[in-house]
Amino acid sequence: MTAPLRADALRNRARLLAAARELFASRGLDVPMVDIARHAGVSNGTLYNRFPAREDLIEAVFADRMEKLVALADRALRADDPWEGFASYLAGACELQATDRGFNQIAARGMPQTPAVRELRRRGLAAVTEVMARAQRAGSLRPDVAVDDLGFVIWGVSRTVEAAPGAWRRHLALMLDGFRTEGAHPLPDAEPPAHSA
Amino acid sequence: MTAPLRADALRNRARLLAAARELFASRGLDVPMVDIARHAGVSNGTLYNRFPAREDLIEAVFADRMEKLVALADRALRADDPWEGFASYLAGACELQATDRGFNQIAARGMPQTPAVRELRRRGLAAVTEVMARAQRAGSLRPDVAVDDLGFVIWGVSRTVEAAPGAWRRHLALMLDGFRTEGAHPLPDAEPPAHSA
DNA sequence: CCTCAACATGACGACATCGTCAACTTAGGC
DNA sequence: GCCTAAGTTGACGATGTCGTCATGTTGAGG
Repeated sequence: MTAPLRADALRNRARLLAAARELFASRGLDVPMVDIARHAGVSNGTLYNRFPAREDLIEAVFADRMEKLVALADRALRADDPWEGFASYLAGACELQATDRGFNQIAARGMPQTPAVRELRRRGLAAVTEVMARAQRAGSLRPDVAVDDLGFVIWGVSRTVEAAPGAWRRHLALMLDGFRTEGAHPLPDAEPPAHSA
Repeated sequence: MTAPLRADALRNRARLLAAARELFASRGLDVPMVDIARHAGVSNGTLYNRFPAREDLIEAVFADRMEKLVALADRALRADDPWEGFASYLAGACELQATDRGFNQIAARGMPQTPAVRELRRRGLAAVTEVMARAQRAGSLRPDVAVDDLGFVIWGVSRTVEAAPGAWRRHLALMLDGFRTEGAHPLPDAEPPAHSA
């Protein structure tokens, strides 16, 4: 269906992706489209040719970050200590947030919902679910939390990273202590929410 | 120095404040100035007469919310159980955030820095510091946290409230368990940040 | 080398918000 | 009631972003 791109078009596409990756990271997802185009050395028209909507750019740029997250979860699954695995996954995710302003916004707003993204998300969720189950079986992760509760870590750190970039490790450490079986107090029966990234 | 306002001007000022309070709460701090003016039944010019900058409006609207926070801290200080006092203060603060979108943004971005606000902040900080010290003396609040660490709760819940309005109580409960002495693990030596609201 | 479909360009109109200002209206002292 | 300073109005220019489109350029098959 989709005709293959011409050589120059392909080159420009790559340049645009690189530019977007850079600018999203440094200035956030709301950077003007024209700035991305100019940073890539092309006109805004070309940008709109390749990526009709901002969301298309976002998806293209951050798909590999999501892969990284899935990989992180897989690695966490194979960690010696189940709790260390769990903690290292979260630390890795937060590190990504702290490094890339755009990704941090994604963590808060969620990814654009395309089939490809949905599939990645499914895989990641499955892996993380198992990471948590393992830590729970080991008795270190409190039994009354689930994947959706990780949203609190992700969201929380997302804001912390904006307000005090250096402090997220401390924030995470405090939250992790809240996730431990040791010293856990019953949670309100309120619904944990579905989060999207 | 400042000449007293004329009767109609005073009336319009009140209307503007009421309108701003409403719209900030429902639509956030970035609601267009014109919308506030029209919601108050006056022209944008009048709005700019009374409040030359958006920050002036924000300060006027949210000063009493800060008073409420200080009062909350004072009450927490007199709670029977020190930990309950601490927890109820945070719950109250989060409740305010969950109720008022504008206030929630304030919690994230900080208040405009005027002398009056600074003084309120000083009083609130003093009270909360004592609330925490009391809970620490009682042995329920872990000794290696300080007022600045509350930023993590405020910031975190601020994001949660945006992403999943109903879930903040659970988020808070998890964080509170992280603040308990029971089951506390050493924190990274990283700096806790100065937060502003 | 020629041709044409694919591609790139950048000026443009649409839109939203801001803050200002000259012209008009009105409160309140006399 | 009159006068004037205080207050109000809303149209306006400035700014920033968006997405489009007529026009010009170029890659690549024949």
